[in-house]
Amino acid sequence: MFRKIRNTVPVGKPGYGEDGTVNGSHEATGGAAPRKRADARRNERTLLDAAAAVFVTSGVEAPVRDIAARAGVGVATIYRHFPTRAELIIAVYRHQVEACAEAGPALLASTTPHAALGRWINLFVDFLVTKHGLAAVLRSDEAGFDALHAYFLDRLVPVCARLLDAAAAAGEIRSGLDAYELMRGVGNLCIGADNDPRYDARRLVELLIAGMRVPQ
Amino acid sequence: MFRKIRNTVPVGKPGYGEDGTVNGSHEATGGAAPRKRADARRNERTLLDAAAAVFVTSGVEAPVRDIAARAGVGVATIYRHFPTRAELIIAVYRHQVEACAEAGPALLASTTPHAALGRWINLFVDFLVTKHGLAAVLRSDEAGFDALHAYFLDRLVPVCARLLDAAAAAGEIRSGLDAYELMRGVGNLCIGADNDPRYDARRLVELLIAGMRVPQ
DNA sequence: GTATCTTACGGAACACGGTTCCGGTTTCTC
DNA sequence: GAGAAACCGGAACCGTGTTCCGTAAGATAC
Repeated sequence: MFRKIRNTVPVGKPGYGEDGTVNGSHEATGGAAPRKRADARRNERTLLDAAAAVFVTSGVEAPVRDIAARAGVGVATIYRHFPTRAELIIAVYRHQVEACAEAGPALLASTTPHAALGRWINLFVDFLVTKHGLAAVLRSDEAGFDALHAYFLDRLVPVCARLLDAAAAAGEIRSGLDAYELMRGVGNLCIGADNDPRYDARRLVELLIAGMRVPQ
Repeated sequence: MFRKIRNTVPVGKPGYGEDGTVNGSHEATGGAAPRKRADARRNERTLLDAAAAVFVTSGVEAPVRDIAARAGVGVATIYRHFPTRAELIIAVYRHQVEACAEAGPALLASTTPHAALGRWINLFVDFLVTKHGLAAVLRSDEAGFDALHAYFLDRLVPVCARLLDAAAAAGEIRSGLDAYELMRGVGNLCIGADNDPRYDARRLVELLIAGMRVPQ
């Protein structure tokens, strides 16, 4: 039931880079990177593509067998490359999460802190609601998703904290708000935002942000 | 995979009443209530108690077999009395949901509309966060939980709408807010509010409510 | 180019939880 | 007390996540 989270790649730099190689290149990390076999690299890339496609149609909780079938590989191959589903999800969405994280400072530099915060939160919400089931899984406390929580939080909470601090320093929002709590709340509000036409997460998140402003 | 939701009891009056009988009494519904056998009534009551106990310790998504074991009955007995897990959950919490629903008009009569709304939402939040996993299951879109959604929404959305209308009429909040959306949002914010000391759903819900006030 | 060794693969097998089936038992009615 | 109907328990079934193991593919040495 419990799995040790293999954290070989320390959740820092991509793993699904523009050159298509995942671990194919000579890293400078102590020379302990034995360069994977060619078919392994090929399969990892194929799996990422297949997973991305299946996630779009069936959500991030699609059966492992479906992803394997789509990629034309056996199920064990998935587990070999991505010991937990969290790691697969992270690998698929890493680009977009990184982009979101990097947008924070950029927004802060280009407008007022409160507007920057609002726009950045909107970016995050847009990302979440377009990923079928991702918000729900982000909230899940099942073992195996720890790495997913950790990645999202590690990457985004500091950015959010930066924006919050700036807005608080500018006197636009109440101080003392916790970035972690805000991110969780926003994430929660995005759960089920697809597949329910009567529920608009963006509207509620706007209310939440509005509620953070100083009374007048 | 899919189950037809048996809706014999139209989600109106208890089923777990103060006399302990569930369907043991002569109802006035066309004389079509054949009075269940004694062991059936006994088991239903036992199951409700067992489920309530297991829900407290293991959450509302506890394995069916655990509940059956605790009640000392076979699993099929659960399915006979509660064809879907939703119906079991509804039966267990019906009293509290009813109490919450009835508190709405009472609050409205005793204070200002906005205060009443705030206090009522707090009641709802308190209810949800103390029921391990209930908020999450309330949001789940798995087949079989339809009856649970329907019950909560049917029972609570009208109450919430009443409070919203009153507050809007008093000019205390922006008008046009949808009660359904608000309930869903509040429910979502309660997901995972247990088991995470850094996340306080009440605080976020307060922000949300604050964001609904008219700008000044 | 071939032999050998290592790495990775695929699918069967296992575990676990929800759901259904069926032979047997309890309760009700007369 | 006897027969009929309702109800029960647990085994069986099914879908999904996870692991195992015999085999194939790639890398390396010659």
